[in-house]
Amino acid sequence: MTTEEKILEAARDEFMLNGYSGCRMRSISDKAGINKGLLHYYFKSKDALFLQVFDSTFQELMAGLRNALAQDLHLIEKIELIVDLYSTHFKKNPGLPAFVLQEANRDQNSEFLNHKRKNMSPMAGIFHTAVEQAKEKGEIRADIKSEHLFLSLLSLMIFPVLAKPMTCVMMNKTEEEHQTMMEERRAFVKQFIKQAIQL
Amino acid sequence: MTTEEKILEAARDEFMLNGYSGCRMRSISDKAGINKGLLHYYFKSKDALFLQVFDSTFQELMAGLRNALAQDLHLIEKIELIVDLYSTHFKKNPGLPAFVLQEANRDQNSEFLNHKRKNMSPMAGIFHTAVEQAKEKGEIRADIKSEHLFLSLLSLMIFPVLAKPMTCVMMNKTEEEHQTMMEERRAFVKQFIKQAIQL
DNA sequence: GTCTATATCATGATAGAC
DNA sequence: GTCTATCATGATATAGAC
Repeated sequence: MTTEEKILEAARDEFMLNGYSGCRMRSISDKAGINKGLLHYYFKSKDALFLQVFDSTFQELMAGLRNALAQDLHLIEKIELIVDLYSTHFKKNPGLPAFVLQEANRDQNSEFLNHKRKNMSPMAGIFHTAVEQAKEKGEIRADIKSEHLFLSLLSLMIFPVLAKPMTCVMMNKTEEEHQTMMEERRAFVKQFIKQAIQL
Repeated sequence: MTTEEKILEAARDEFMLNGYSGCRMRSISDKAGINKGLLHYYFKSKDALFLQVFDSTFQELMAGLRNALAQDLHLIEKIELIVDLYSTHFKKNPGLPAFVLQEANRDQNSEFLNHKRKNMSPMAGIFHTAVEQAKEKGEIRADIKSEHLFLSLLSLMIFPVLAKPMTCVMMNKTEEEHQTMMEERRAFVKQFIKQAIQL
């Protein structure tokens, strides 16, 4: 494992845990087991390091979605694929969605996000096509708007991960109970959406 | 308007915009139109000021939910009430959910959240009772788990507000188009949930 | 209560020895 | 490439005049 990789891994951990402003270069170098000065040898500034971490994490979050949508499947199957995909992905990386959304809200990153428009905009279009096809085949109700369905799918899967601390408090759950609920949730969301869009 | 109120309002704005670590005492005093030193006269530290702001914002987010659940209404009506409530609330305060969730994820605030367990835990219970009653009356499907339904309701309403920047990029929307979508969403979510839980 | 001035400290970044 | 030492800055917090 090269030093650069060690830095990137440590930086990812720390940025995900504390966000850009809450993260210290010192804690990154400590976690990477190297000297603080070396960070600036590999990455000229905190900003540069952060941007690389954020970019790769963002891509990671989108890649799965992109891939699932590209499959030649029926709409319901695509949805189920996405549910399974994010379910397992977030189990491994619970802090990922909070990190991306939190930092996406930072003014400083809005330019970066706008730069990604060309990469991301096709996705909603692909999903829309799949929805329209399903409507024509009579698989789902005709009054379902694709953009709302798409957004709902993401909401149902991502929000509970995002809001884990609040959820635990509101529902009086321990860490383990929350994990059990998340396991169940996979089946629930599939059933919930199917029921909502079926004729 | 007293100085203390001016400080609290400015602090709320700045904390909501930049989070705890990203917010500077200087920017708070500037926005409040007072001297930096005065902040420490009214609130002994940044931490103390933040905690007060976070607490009131958290209460605000929960109060509506609490109130809606306490009404003597059918389950579907309660759900519609919550949808309308959050829809209008978030239109006025778009940064509110991101702020609360982001800061709820901070380690430092976990103790605070745990302290709120007694206040919050009844809510899920009240919702659960309403769900069970609706099942007995045959208003909804018997296999709907109340905790998942509750979490789904929150997800569908809160996530799109939370993820506005990402949503705009992914769906290639302008600020105005996003707002239009959010207006539509109120009706969509009501219909979506009703369809999902009905017999 | 409100301000100015300052203490104290932590951070990101750089210079330079090895 | 890696480290030590240090700078420059900006932050919270305090002391004290008015």
